[in-house]
Amino acid sequence: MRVSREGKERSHARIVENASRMFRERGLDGTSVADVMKEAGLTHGGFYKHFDSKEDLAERAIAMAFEEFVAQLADGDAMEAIAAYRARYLSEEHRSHPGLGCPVAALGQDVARAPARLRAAFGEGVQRIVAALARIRRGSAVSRRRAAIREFSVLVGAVVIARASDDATAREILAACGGRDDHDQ
Amino acid sequence: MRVSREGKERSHARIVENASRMFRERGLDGTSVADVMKEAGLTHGGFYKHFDSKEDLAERAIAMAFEEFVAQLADGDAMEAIAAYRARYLSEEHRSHPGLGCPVAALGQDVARAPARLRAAFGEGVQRIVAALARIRRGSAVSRRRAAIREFSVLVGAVVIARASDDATAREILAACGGRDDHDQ
DNA sequence: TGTACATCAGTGAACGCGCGTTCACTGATGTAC
DNA sequence: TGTACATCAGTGAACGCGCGTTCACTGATGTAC
Repeated sequence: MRVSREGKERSHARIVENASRMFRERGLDGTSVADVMKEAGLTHGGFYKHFDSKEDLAERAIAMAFEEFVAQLADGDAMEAIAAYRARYLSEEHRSHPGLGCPVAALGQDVARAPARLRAAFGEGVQRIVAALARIRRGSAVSRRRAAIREFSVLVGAVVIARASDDATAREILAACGGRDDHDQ
Repeated sequence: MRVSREGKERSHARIVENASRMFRERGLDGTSVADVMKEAGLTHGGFYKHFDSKEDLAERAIAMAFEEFVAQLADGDAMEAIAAYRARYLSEEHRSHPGLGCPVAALGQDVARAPARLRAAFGEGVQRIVAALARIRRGSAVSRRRAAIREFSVLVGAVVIARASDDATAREILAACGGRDDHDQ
């Protein structure tokens, strides 16, 4: 039963969106092609009409996650935007819902073990986040960039540690990394 | 062919040591029971004479990784120890050899998706690292602990980001997080 | 110390299962006239 | 606009494979006398 061109495009978008969320929640290995297709209301057989391989899907799904995530950095401006961004990043909400959160905190280690192709795409995403964070800083280009990288590292580290720990430890980590940051200028 | 009591203990230790390294290199899912046993010079069938399950092994292997890693924080003292520790943590050596490195930077995301039992053991390990880092700080107990947590978060975040990225991005991240840290007091 | 028997660490085949991927098929959509 | 045919998105069974775990077996080690 063939489906219209727009129908196929809608299926394609639905598959990538679901995969983007599921990969972040369950990991690359923890999410099967059949799982993703089922979530999109399809059967697994049709997967290869849309993608060359699972890795191909992973690349697109990760790219979409970065796009969504970087977009969040665009609203508001300057110090306020950073403070709001940090608060959101270090929230219990973000900790307990990796599917809608930062792809680096959710998938960094999976990608570290993945083929170079995926790491290259990931590196680009990291550069986009760093550039967005640096944009709303003050000072020289070098110092803004350096501050942005440190800022992002604290956030990623805190959420990775919190998610891997018991609830009490997690709360302490997130609280300690929140509030005023000595990195601010 | 039965083996002596000491023989069994030696096998057991070899299995845990290899697993500790292999889990950090390839991830929990990426390391099979058969792989670990083969690396220890055994066949996979005997695994259950040593452990209840793969999860049981993971718990012991992770505990051993934390033990080794916390031990590194004991030598030298105060500011020098922190500087040396940070330099080692942010080195190319550490980035490219997760098997001998920090279990949090290597396995945090895998553990985040694992049963609560593993997360509890992981949280304990995190507490030990934080306590060791706080011990060699100055200031009130609260501020030392807070500084230790932030310090550790930057390190974990930087290495997670670097490992998941292309080489150029990785070098920039590690360099930006090294050197004098505004968190130092 | 020597002997007889029980124990059990390690072996290798086998289990059921889910994985990524392939394939023949179906029938609605797209296209040519 | 209507008809005939080609295309191809989606289906569902099947593929080979590796996984965690189980099990009957072996033969050296441990133990009781």
